[in-house]
Amino acid sequence: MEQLWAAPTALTVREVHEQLAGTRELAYTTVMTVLDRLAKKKLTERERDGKAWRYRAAAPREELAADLMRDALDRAGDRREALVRFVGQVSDEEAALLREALSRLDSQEQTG
Amino acid sequence: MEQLWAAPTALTVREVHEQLAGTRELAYTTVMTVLDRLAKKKLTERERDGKAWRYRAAAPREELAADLMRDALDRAGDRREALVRFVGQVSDEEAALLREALSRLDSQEQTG
DNA sequence: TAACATCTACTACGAAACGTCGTAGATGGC
DNA sequence: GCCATCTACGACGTTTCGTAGTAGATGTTA
Repeated sequence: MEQLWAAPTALTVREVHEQLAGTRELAYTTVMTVLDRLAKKKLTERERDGKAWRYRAAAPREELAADLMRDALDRAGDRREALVRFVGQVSDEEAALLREALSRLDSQEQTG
Repeated sequence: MEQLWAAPTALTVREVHEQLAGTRELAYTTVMTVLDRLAKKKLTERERDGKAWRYRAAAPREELAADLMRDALDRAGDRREALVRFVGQVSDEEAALLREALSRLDSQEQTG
């Protein structure tokens, strides 16, 4: 349902609909409704283009994932404990990525 | 709704209900239903105690938070990017906790 | 300007989840 | 046997989601 991230630019309902046509048989208005609801939830933004609306993801899906991770962490009670458990669940590869991200953060802080 | 984590041990419906009585006016059966639904979702476990059931959280809330963080990460597409963004959102304190958790992971790997 | 295509706004409907609760029946103590 | 207690199951309103139809506005074109 959220293959809007796949597209590089803002799309009209029609474009999304056509793009989906290969995969799923959905009514034009279905796509419209979904896009509209996503906009109401601030997950997409829209701008006028003639009489049509052009939709674009409000944030890349990675940002959304990061937000969800934050939300989860915020509901944790003891954040240290939650982070320890999270790190414990993560694959070696992901742990490495995390370290990398953290050190990137370091240099950012020093520079800016 | 999920103040079961607050309690140290397994509780009966009655106990949870009484414990909640100060904060919220809920029918006994409401508490029962909620506990039962949580059990169906494997968020609580229950064991017999006489004719009553005794419920306990299946995992500490920190574990649940960690699980949710994992889920979010899994839906990210580019996990590196998601982790970078997550780390970027996190407070300094949390970043420190993360580093700590990661180094704890290191020593664990060496030892066990 | 009238006819037509296109697009939106609004409404709807079924399914699932959730918060809330009641009734009926099983169980156990006195 | 009677009474309190506890569960099982069903129920109802609300929200979210996937799906779609209808009505009406707008732009195009002859």
